[in-house]
Amino acid sequence: MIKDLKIQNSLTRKKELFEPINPPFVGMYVCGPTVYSDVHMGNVRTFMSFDVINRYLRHLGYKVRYVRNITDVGHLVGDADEGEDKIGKKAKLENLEPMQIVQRYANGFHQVMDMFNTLPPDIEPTATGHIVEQIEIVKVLLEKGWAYEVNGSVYFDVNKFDEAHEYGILSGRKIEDLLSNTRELDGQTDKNNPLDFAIWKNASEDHIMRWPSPWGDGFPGWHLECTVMSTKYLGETFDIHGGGMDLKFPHHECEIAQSVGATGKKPVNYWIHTNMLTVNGQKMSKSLGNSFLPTELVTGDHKMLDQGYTPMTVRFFMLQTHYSSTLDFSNEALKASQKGYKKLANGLKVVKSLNYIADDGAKNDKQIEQINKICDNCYHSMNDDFNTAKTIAELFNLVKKINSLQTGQLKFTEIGEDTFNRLKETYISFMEEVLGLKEEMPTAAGPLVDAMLEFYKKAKAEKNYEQVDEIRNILKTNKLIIKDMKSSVEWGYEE
RNA sequence: GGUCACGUGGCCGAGCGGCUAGGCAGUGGUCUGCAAAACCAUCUACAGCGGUUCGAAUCCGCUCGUGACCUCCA
Repeated sequence: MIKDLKIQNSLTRKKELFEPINPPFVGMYVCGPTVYSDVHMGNVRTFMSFDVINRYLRHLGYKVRYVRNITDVGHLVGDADEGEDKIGKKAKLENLEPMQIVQRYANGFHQVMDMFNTLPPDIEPTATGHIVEQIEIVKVLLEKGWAYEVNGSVYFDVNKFDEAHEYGILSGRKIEDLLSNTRELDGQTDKNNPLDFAIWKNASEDHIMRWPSPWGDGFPGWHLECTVMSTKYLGETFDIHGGGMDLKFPHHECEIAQSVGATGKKPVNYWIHTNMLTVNGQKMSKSLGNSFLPTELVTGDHKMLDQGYTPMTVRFFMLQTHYSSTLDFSNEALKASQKGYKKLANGLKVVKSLNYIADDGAKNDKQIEQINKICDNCYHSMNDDFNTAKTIAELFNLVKKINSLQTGQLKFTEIGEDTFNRLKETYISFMEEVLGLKEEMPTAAGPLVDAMLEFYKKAKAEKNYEQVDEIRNILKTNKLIIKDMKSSVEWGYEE
């Protein structure tokens, strides 16, 4: 195992060697979705990126505690601290209990994550499940003088915090700049300063989601839940905190302020921010109306798509780009990914079927060296800030070797049993374990396909070419192809 | 306006100062009943202009262009 993982830390803006606080344990917190509507592909990209990070850390032998929350209260529509609760709004609109909304979209979220072969987090806490803890931290912040109460709401005093510590270290913002850019807002009466943010909000008469507190009935501020839940499950200082880039400011900045205010400690050692999914160069977002739902992508039922794409094609497509780059969504790119992915999937199928047999090849040091180097590079690439794009390029290099072994163009004895085993193990583990790419059978008919192959071979031996072509066509309509090789006949996924 | 990214060949995308990225598409071969698959070979690059350096896609400056954040957003 090659272990010198480097991570691009958003906090320091540098690529740093990853050193967990208590190895082999690693604590990772990722900001999850607000479950007030369906997740779109942009959301999926972020969670997929962290899925690979989680998977690779485990592959390296770390004991990861992966916490990803579900926001089910406190996230407001529109301007900070003044809008309606997103979930409450949807509940009113549909005349449902807010928790029904939460359950519906949380279920949907899990289904989507599962569809894209994303591993579930170890702990998936909800904001409403931690009201008590949130009230406690509000008390602490009040006691320590970092917050003030006005009309049943409690606000974090950003100015005061900035004097003692430094507000804006993560996003590189200065308080003066922020102030000069603050828009004049109506109804912003309670806050002392426009930069202050609510940590507890008074609930008006018609507000459905409410809990009793020392300051009257209310609900927690959005930024607070992450501080509380990450601290509760991972400690006051933990290893990795992740989320989409758009959460850097103000969400993560506020989290830092709250944590430092409450504990006096730096909450997170490594911040990881993933980049956005774009459509025609513009960020995919619900408000812009350019978002794709996972189901639309799979079925192809969207005005901008001319066909559907399987979940693994999409996963592959996303992993072909580094998580910190924007990724643009287009039919052309997706189509190219479909073919590329099939090639990798075929490689997986082939390598699993290969077993070392001593043949008539002579030991070939150059091949041995090449294969070992590619295997090493899989680790080097992932160690380089989880560079999945580069890792995939290495896997394609391995596919060439695998295919050559299958067709007999490369002999087993040329590379030897050890190298063969390493090749097989590396390819399978990086595909399935690390990248989470699996085979997708277009038909649920493995044994039947094998039977067809037997007929094919027979027809071929009898030079009954009409039947040969017919069998080819039948399989092709089922998205399978026949690989006619010198020594054997096999089937594969149509590319 | 402020802050910060980015601009790579027909397309998508790695690249962090010298050593073939990779995929898709194209071209030429090997193989094949014909194909397909596979393998081998091959063609198009680093937005522009300066500078640093023995050497720059890679560092610095300027220009042009695109985007993100500054308000809810993964």
